[in-house]
Amino acid sequence: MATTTAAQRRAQAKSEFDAFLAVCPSRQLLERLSDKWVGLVLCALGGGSFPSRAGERGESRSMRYSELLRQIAGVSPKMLTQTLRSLERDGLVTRSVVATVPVTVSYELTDLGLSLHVTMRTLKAWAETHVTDVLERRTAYDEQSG
Amino acid sequence: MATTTAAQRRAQAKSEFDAFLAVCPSRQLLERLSDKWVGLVLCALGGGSFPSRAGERGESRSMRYSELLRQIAGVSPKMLTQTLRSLERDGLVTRSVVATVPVTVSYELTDLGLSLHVTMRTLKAWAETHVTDVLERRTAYDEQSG
DNA sequence: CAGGATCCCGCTAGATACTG
DNA sequence: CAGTATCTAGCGGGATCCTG
Repeated sequence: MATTTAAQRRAQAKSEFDAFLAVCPSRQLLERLSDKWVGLVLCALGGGSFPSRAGERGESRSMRYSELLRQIAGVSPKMLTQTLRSLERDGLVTRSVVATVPVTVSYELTDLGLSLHVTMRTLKAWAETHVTDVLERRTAYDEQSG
Repeated sequence: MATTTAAQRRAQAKSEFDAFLAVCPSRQLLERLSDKWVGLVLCALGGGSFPSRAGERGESRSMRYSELLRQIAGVSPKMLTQTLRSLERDGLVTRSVVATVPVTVSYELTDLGLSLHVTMRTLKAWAETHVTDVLERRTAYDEQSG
């Protein structure tokens, strides 16, 4: 074990993973993060639709399944479950079941998920802030070449 | 021009768009940004595979089509063209044609694209940095419930 | 060199119905 | 409430061939 530690440390520091390479695991991870619903789920669990104190303090929010289903408009139960499962598998969210009647299931970001949440929130905010610019550019482009 | 400036400023500041709503244009934009290739193209045009001086200084890099095709391993000509066209249409990149023989085409980030590039680079870096953690969590999850 | 056009397969993701 | 199961249409995206 000690034989690989030094090499691994260096690897971490240098980050020898490169998402530009098709075979690199980080490429696959980036593709998973570039999912239709992943970003929205992470943003929801991070605390509301616009910057909340919780999100900025680096806290997560515990949300019920049905709560997520409501907040993320348009997502089907199937896709929400599928997305949550993959995020749980990757260690980004935790799933807690409380045996009430009927059963209560809640989800929360892990520390790892929280570290990604910041970026996802920024991405969502970028879209909301610059959508007007983009739509303008789009119509200009279409008029000119269409 | 001056007539809409004030209103636009307020809209910008309040950001009345919400990507959690299925009908909101920002939702569609976020979905477009959550594309398999968009992030990588933006990162490539931002300047190299790991943090370069250019990227941090907020500069863009002019790249040829074939250059992009090489750097973003695994992308097909079709998808690269399709991605670049959509980014050009949305005002995130510019396309310049120089009439050499054979023709030379280069792409570059606009200011708008540059502002998004920062976040995309962060996302890519996150994947490269935390991929080991994720893979560990993944095998742990599979062993436990497989 | 930088694509455009076309074919076609596979998987995604929505709709619907059912359950512990 | 919190999912699961099944079916299917649609389209994303790769392969291949062609061009200014």
